[in-house]
Amino acid sequence: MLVEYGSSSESEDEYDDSLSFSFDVEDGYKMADDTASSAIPRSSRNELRAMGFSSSLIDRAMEISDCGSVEDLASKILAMQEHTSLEDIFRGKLSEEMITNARKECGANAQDSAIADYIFSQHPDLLRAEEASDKHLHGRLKSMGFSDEQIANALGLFGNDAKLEDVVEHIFAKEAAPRLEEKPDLARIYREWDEESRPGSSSRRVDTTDGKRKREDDTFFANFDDLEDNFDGFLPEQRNQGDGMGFGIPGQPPRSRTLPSSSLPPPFFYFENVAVMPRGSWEDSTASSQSSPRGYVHNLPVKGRRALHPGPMTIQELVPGMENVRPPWDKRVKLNCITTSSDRAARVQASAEAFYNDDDVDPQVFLDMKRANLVWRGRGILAPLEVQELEVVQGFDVGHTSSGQSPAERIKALGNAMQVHTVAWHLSVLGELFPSGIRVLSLFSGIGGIEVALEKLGIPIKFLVSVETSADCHRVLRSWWHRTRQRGTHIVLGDVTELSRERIEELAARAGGGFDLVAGGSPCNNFSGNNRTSRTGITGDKSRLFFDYVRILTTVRSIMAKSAS
DNA sequence: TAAAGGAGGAGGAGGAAT
DNA sequence: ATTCCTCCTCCTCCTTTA
Repeated sequence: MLVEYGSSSESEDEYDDSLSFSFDVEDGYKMADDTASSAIPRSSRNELRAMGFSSSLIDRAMEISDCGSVEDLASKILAMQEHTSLEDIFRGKLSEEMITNARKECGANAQDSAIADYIFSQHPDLLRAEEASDKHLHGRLKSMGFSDEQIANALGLFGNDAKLEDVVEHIFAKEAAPRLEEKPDLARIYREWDEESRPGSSSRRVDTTDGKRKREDDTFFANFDDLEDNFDGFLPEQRNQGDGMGFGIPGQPPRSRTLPSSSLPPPFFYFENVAVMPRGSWEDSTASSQSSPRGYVHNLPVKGRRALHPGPMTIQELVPGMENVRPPWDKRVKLNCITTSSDRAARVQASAEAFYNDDDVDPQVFLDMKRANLVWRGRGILAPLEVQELEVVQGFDVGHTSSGQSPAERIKALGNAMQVHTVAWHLSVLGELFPSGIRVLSLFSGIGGIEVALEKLGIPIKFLVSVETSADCHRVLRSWWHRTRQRGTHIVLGDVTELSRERIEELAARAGGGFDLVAGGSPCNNFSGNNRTSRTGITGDKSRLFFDYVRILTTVRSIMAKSAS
């Protein structure tokens, strides 16, 4: 069952705090096991799961209420969710009554984060108490015989208001774990990377399913020094015909893919934008049911990658019921690219439905139908994808964007988002390098593809700056931060153009001298083939923000180089 | 006032043929 | 190296509706 998003606004918050991932040391985050203890009928359970509730929540709801209807259980879970996150945040610091009052003051539909802000504004003493508890905690740990370094690491990860048991458990677990490098040997990483990445080196080729060896196409190289002046440094590969592709500029010679040594020093960077990859590379390197051309430029190691528990890889897996009702002429396996709005081709819905009982379909109608990603909901019934399905396709939890303003806004944000499994595949190498937590500068964050990928990989986020202009996305990011019980520091800023050198220096200092990863994808508006009115390229009013990405990355690098010498 | 609806192709990528 | 051919695009803006 899929919950419909009509004009009713009450349903907007339903999915907010549904955690459907559990932590697993070996595999990172993976879907909670559906088959565990199920006292309610499987159909009801599936219905609740489809509404975005996690198995653990369903189990807990079952424990406190006897086998009721699905509606009863859903309202029970919603009531439980209302109380979990705020209670956790203010655990032991405020009475339940005070939290209830704050909730009343903010109105029935207020987000938890808004209520939390309200509480902090009403109780400035809570912040002072946090500092006191920090000192208190530090003292107690010290008296237990832990070293300053151990305590600092643990508190940096868990935050100042952590429970003593959690911190102690963490320190012991760390001692028991195999010895990992506390500080990554970046010099070695970069040296190896340099050796591996020389043009023509066989180590940069990957095996494909057809047994041939070919270039590893999901790693594009760029000369960032040149890019500050010439965008055509982005040319990812020379085609047979001599044309550029992806970021190529027709009529201009292709540029080298080799990353110069000047791009190797810290921090790691990760850049994403639209580009067309060679046939087959998408299927080889990503885990998604959509087919979407994207290019990635980065200086990350490529050895030792691991994949997240994959989401749906095909339309059939995403919309299981469709297989039984689709007409024989619709043989789609992958969705088309997820775009930012309901497409004009959605208007071909009726035309396409008219072909349902025919042996064949008008190619143009089918093309528009594919473009709109219409799926069969019943015999002869077509419909666009639900918001929740788009969230799943992009690799987010169901309900991830539920704090967005409206369904249309959520669709737009999801269309702009990175595909989480793909990003996670690239970023997975960071887990081993930063076991005690990573410091991330996320530019053009949107709904947090980078952030969510790191979280799902189980990489602790020590210090995170998300830069994003949309207030809607701010709410989504903050909701995610609270929902996933993050312990690090999260700073949300508004505009990359206002991120001055002074501000970056200040943030880097707060992060402890710099960032480990600078990541993001600058706007594609002026590149997109869908844009008919302002497809003006790198100098366009939106896409020119790419230069701010380069500026900020260069600034972070110079700050870190200075502090290293 | 905010959200939804609706109208609007050029042009690049990438085959495959000569 | 050139030409032909097929496929498909992280979209913008104006109007209508609630």
